[in-house]
Amino acid sequence: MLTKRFLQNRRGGQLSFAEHSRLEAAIADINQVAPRDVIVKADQLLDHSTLLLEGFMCRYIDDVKGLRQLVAIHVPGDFVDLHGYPLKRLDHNVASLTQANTATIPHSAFDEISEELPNLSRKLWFATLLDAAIHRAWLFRLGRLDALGRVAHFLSETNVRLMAVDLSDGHQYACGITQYDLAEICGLTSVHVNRVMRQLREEQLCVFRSGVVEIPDPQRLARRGQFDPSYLYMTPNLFYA
Amino acid sequence: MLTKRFLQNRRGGQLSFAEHSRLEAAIADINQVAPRDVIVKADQLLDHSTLLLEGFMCRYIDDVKGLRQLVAIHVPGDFVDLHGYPLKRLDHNVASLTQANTATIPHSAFDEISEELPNLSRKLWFATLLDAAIHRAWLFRLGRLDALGRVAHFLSETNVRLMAVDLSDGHQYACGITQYDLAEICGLTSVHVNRVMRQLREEQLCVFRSGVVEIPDPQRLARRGQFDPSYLYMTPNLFYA
DNA sequence: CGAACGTTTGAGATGACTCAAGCGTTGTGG
DNA sequence: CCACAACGCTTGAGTCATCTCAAACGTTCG
Repeated sequence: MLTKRFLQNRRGGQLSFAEHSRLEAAIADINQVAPRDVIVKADQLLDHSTLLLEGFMCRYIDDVKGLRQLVAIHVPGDFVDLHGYPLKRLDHNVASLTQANTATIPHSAFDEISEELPNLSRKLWFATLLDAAIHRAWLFRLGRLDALGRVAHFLSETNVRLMAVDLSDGHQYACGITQYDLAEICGLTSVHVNRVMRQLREEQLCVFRSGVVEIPDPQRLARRGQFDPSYLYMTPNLFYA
Repeated sequence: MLTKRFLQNRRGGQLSFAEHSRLEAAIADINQVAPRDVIVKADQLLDHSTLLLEGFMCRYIDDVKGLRQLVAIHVPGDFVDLHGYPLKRLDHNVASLTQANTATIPHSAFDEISEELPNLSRKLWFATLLDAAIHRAWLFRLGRLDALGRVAHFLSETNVRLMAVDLSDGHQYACGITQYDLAEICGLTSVHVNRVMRQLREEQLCVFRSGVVEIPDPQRLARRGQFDPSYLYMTPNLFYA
């Protein structure tokens, strides 16, 4: 089932069988995306949204010099550009990090859903607000944490998000991102991220090698990054404390 | 009309007369809020949302030491906790910055609206996504700009948001926030914000005095903060370039 | 008049950046 | 099958932006 991971293990968001079916039926297209490919540009008019099935994507904003600030990363089960449905055009770009598979759903299907299944409609709204909650956690990370804390917070968040969709066992996951990506996420230089990764390794908080993250003691890493997963609205008692 | 400023001058969001009336009718209560008062706590179960009529409010996340990171500020016409409708509880706190007037709308009214006026429902969704777009701009600000750029970006953003609701003439506005607030918004210390404000003054980019912001040349300030208002989804040709 | 609050300034410490170079791995074309 | 380019990772040395700590000033309000 292609939509299986959408809102999987999210409190107040999980889809009924009928809702899953309706969403599946709305899929117009399945696509493969190459790594580092831009799939939506800012300001572009949109008539469909994209559900990420496999792989990792990101959203980013360019500065004057062409440097990127990542404002979100997306894991399988996420809609990467659902905001484009009410907004009609996005304020940022969407690109793949790794190779990815996506499902395309036309906005007209969402119009129909809002008439037929208002509860599903509300869950789509919920999904976009989950993104907003993650944005806020990222603001906290950038505004209040030092370099090591930022990386620890991000790696903890990603661990929990991947646990929710069965792509992390809680201690290890593969996300195929580079130290350069981490820098663009955490508002640091890649040189400094590298030094931070060494320190995380030395303190046995986390080992990062060719896109694979190993976390011996997730609670300890979370503490170092002041990470509290409640903003992810996971089903109760599943993750962490 | 109490809801006049809600989505005023927003592209794709402006309310019809009928929609304004329906929203007015949904108002259950009008309240006055003292300055620096916390009106919603994180995790608290919510059964209503709050429309800001007058004054300024903020949303913030506490760190372990009790220091705050502001993740949003709100101006008249904003719903300060509409995210709480689909989410049921918030991941952050909501507080007033200045004295404020608010209107309370029970969530049950939104349920009814989603049946009766699906278009208004979509505009409420739109409003929350506007918040998300602002979150992303704040991420860009914290991740990519230096101290002076961050303050310039924030003051430019606030200028445009207040222009949209007729509370700025484009060169001057009153928002009653302190340098300490600015520090919590921009991820800086208040000491450094003070030095930045002096530099902005010396470079004639901006004068900030007892909560009043004066901007002699808004375009120049915007350039310094890499501020591009397109993420605010204003009606065309109204503001800036 | 004193307390509280916001602003201002100085001096010294430090976390992160810049610039620069080198290393290891992977993939590709001759 | 080797050579080389591309990419990501690693490390060092010096610089700079911002922070910390500390003190003082102005205004408002009770």
